[in-house]
Amino acid sequence: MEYRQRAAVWQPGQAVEIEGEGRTPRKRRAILAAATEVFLQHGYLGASMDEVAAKAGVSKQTVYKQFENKERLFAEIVLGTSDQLMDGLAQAYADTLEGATDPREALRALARRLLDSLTAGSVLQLRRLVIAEADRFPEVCGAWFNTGFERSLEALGEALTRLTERGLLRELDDPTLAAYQFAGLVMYKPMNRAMFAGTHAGPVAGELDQLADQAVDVFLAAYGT
Amino acid sequence: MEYRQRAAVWQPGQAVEIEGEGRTPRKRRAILAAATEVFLQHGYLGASMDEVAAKAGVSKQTVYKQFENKERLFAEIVLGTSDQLMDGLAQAYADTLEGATDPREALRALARRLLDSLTAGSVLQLRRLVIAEADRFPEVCGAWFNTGFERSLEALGEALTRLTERGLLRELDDPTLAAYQFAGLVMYKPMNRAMFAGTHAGPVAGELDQLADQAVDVFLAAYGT
DNA sequence: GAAGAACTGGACTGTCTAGTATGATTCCCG
DNA sequence: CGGGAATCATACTAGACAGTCCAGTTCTTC
Repeated sequence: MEYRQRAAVWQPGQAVEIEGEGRTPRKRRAILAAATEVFLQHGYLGASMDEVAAKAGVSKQTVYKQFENKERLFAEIVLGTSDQLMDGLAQAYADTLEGATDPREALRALARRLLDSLTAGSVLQLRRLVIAEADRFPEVCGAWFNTGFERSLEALGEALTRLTERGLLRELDDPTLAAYQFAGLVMYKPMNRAMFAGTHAGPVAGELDQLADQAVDVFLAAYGT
Repeated sequence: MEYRQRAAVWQPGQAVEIEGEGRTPRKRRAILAAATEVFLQHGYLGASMDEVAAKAGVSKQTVYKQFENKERLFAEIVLGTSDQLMDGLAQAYADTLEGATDPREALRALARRLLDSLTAGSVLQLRRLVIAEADRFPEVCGAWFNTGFERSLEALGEALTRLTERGLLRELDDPTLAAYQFAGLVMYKPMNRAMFAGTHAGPVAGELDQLADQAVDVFLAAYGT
C-alpha cells in the first residue's frame, strides 16, 4: 500500500514561515492561506472578508492592500490551485505507469492513487467551489478547468500512449478520450457520491480497491493487448 | 434523431394554471416555480426572497405563509425535483433498452439520450446547486442523491440485467456497478466540462454522438456477448 | 537610529436581506 | 351576496457584510 503513504495531491496551504522573507510577502501568504480555507468552507458568498483577515492574523486594511477586492482574491486562490493539482497528478502518472511491466497492476495502482487523492476533503471542497461559481465567474472557473482538469487528462493520455509504445496497451486512436474513459470508469461513482453527499460519509476502504480493480478490468477488455 | 425530439427529462416548472384549482394552491405552485428559477440561477445565498415573491407575482407575506422560511423552501424545491428526474430517466431506459434486439444500437441510443437530457441547462444548474449546498444542507442534498441519483443508476442496472436475461449482454456480477461504469464512460467528459465551464460553451452536436459510440464500444468489449 | 513604509484596530458608510407587522383589498364559499 | 379568510402593498427591524478612513504603532532599510 505504498501509494497511501504519499503526500496528498494538494492541501490548502498553511502559512509556512519562510526564512528571510519580508513582512509583506509573509502576510500575503497568510492571507492566501486563510482565504483558501474560508472560501472552501463557506463558498464565495458565504465567505466574509472579516473572517479572512481574522484567520490570517492581519488587519482588513492589509487584505485590501494586497488584493483589490473579494473577486480578485477569489480568482487568485482558484487559479493558484490548478498548478499544484496538476503537478500532483503528473507525479501519480509517473510513479505508477512509467517503468511498469504489468499493465493491469500499473493501472490498478494508478486508479487507487487517483481515488485516494481526489476524494480527499480539500480537493472535493475545491471542486464544489469551482462548480458552484462557474456561472458567477466563468473566465476564472473556465481557466481552472482548462489548465487544471483538461490538461491533466491530456497528460494521462500521453502516459497511456507511452504504455502503448511499450506494447502494454493496444493502439489508441484518441489517447485523451481513452484517458477520460479510464477516469470515468474509476471515478464516476465515488466522485458523484462525494460531491453530492456532504463532506461526511467517507468511502469504505475496501470499496475503493474493488472499484479500481473492476474499472481496470473493463478498460483492459477494450484496450488491453 | 428521434430521441432529440423527446421532452426534456426535467424543466423548471412554469406556474401552469390548473382548472378548478383554488387560489391558495395556485399561488403555492407559482411560488415553487419562481423559487426554483431563482435558486437555480443565483444559488442559495444569492437568492433573495423578495425576488422569489416578485417573480411569483405574490406578496412576500404569502411566501412566508406557505413556507416557513428560506431553508424549507429550498428543501422543498430540491426534493421535489428528484422524482421528476427519476421518472424521466426510467422512461429513457424503457424507450431505448426494453424490446431492443441489437445491444450496440440500443446502448448508443441510450447514451445519446442521456447526454442530451443531462447536459440541458436546467439539469446542470440543479446539479450545481445541490453540489454547492451539500455541506450546508447535508440531509436534503444527501436525500436528493440517494433517492434521485443512486436510485436511477440502480434502475439502469436492472435494465441491463434484463438485457442479460435476453442474451444480449454477458452475465453481470454487479449490475449497479456496470451501470455506473456505463454512465462514467458516457458522461464523465461532457459532464465535467459542463459543470466546470459555465452554462455557456455548449458541446458540439457531433462530438456527443462520437462520445456515445466510443463509450459503448468500450462497454461492450467488457460486457458484450 | 531615523525616516518612511507597512500594518493595526476600530469605527463608519452604504447597501442588502430575512423575516415581521399592519391596514386595506380581493377572493372564495356557503 | 355577505362574511371570513387569504392576499396585497408597504414599511419596518435587526443584522450582516464589502469596502473606506484615520490615528497610532511596528517593522524594515539605509
